[in-house]
Amino acid sequence: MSEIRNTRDEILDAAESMMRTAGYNAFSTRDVAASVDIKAASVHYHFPTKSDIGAAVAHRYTQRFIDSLGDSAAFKGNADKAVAHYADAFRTALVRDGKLCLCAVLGAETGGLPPEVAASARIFFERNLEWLTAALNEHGKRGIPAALSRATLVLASLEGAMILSKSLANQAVFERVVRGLLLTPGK
Amino acid sequence: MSEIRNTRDEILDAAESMMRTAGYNAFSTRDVAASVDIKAASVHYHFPTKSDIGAAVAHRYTQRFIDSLGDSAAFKGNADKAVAHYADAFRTALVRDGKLCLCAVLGAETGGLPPEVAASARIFFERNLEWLTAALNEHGKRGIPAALSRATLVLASLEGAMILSKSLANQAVFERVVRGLLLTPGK
DNA sequence: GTCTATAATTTGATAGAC
DNA sequence: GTCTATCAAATTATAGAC
Repeated sequence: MSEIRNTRDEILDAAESMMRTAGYNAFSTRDVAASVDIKAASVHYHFPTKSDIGAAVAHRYTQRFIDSLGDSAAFKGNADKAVAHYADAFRTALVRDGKLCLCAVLGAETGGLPPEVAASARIFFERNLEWLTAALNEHGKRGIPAALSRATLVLASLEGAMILSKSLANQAVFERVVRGLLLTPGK
Repeated sequence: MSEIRNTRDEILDAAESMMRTAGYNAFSTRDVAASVDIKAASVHYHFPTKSDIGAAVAHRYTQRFIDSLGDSAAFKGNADKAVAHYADAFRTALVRDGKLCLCAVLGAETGGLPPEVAASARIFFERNLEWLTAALNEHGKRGIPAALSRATLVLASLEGAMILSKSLANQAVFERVVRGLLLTPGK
């Protein structure tokens, strides 16, 4: 059932893959078209400009990522479990897809992005810090400032870990960072 | 004295600034030429190809960065001091230059770089892990595996912190990560 | 919704004069 | 070492037929 082809989604899939591999400025609308097996003009029918594609990819990515985390309230009272669960989401992105976090790439390119695309990456970070802070804030036991501090360290470490791991072509580097995070939980 | 202009260095300065702001794929040899106030053909006299510029920029950046750290042996026995000193080098890059670490950007773009440029970024990470591991390895007290684990966490955190800080346009984010690192020293 | 055709610009790079 | 001139290719995007 439903083998109806959704060109719009296929465009986003192809663009996301290329952005996470090489960055926003390393792919062209023609590359996307070739990957989807249509012509560049057809891509522009679905997304008038390239930055529309970039912003749509980032928006979808953020939605999916936050959704995959589930309810942050489920971890209240167990900060280690929250961090381990959160790290799993990054590991999946790195290992299953073999690619970086989209927003690690966009964040690194910030100064060279169309404003809407840069803004979409910023929103990813904001929403992730919100989720993590909520998950780590053990109902007053820890306190919001400490939870935010810990959340920022966790997010920064994992984004950096993906970059190191990819650059060095060594997944063990990612795992070392996760282990380090869990062994030093800011207790 | 010595107001002799060194075009080669000016090209590297301009390219480094652009790469750290927007990435390798976001600048052209003409952009560099305009910044140095020469023509694009003259840029190609000094560096035959664009990837030659990229690799030279990364090589010079790594050399300078490692040099600025000084002797890692100076910190043996004081891991916290080593991390604080190391974080200072990143803070300088972020605050004084207002830019990301070159290799955070290149690492994020890995899949879209000419092989020599990607290799240069990899070398930056390797040499930084070596320096940090040496500085953190308190002559057997900690042990190489633990020092390497801690070193990887420190490097990943700081690279990620720069990206978050830049994307969110908020230096406090960087400082939160540094504070978090120092408060949870994996003791 | 997808195509052909094309416009307008930018890109990395070279040849050869000065 | 720097320039002018130029090239071939690639880029984002549009007009208009089907």
